[in-house]
Amino acid sequence: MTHPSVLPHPDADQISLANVLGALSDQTRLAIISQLACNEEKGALCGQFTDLASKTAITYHIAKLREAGVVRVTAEGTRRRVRLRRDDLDARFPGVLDSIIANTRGLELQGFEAEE
Amino acid sequence: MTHPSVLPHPDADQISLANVLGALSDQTRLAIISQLACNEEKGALCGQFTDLASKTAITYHIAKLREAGVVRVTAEGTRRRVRLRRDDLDARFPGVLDSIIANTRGLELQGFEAEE
DNA sequence: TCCTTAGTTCAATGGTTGTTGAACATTTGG
DNA sequence: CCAAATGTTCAACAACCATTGAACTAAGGA
Repeated sequence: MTHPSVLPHPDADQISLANVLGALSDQTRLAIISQLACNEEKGALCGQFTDLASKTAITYHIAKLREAGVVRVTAEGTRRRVRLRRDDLDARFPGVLDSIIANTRGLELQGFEAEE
Repeated sequence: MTHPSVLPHPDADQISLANVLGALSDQTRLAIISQLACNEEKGALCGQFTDLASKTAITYHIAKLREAGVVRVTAEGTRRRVRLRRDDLDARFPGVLDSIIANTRGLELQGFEAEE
């Protein structure tokens, strides 16, 4: 990774609905989770979001999503893999993630090609 | 009413998901819509929310919900009736309101008695 | 080893939030 | 008509947002 090897994530049981909705109350972050939903197992690398905002802004938005418990971020060499916390979110707030993702179809922004 | 006889509401087609989620990203406003969901036809009066926050704060929160297109507010004498914009929200973002409301059960805060 | 890639950190900035209290406006009941 | 009830407006405030650019760090490849 680029600095802190493992980033802080909230436990599943301390994820709050208000925080999740706050994390998703932004076009850029909605576009991010919409892309993450395209391939939930694989997730995505931060670099795949640079068409949405500047590098610094992406770091900021991913951190927001992570702190709210919406995504999990793992180190992978000099990169970071981002994945939806689907299981935790479904367990805690059933239906919420699905209905929101279903309504962001079309936000994914063109080319979302494979990495590596 | 207390001042402006009719308040501005966004048209259904200009309600944005990010704004709706932003309007719902607050404990007080989640509690408000949770109570509104208890009786969607009748709605509620602002005075019924005073256990959640100060009078001024309630005015502010209801305005946020109204401007985001989540509720419709109508004049009723010196009072204001607040109702969920269920039809508009369902048409625009199917499933979103339902899943969120389902996950706020328990936020209604005790006594939610009849008005008048 | 040096350079490139990938992402972070920091400080700054302007805008928005949520809350308060004091003053105000309107309707309605006595 | 007066007073109470219901809610609004306004200014102030501290806190947080989203974005920027410059400097940085760490891992990998040539």
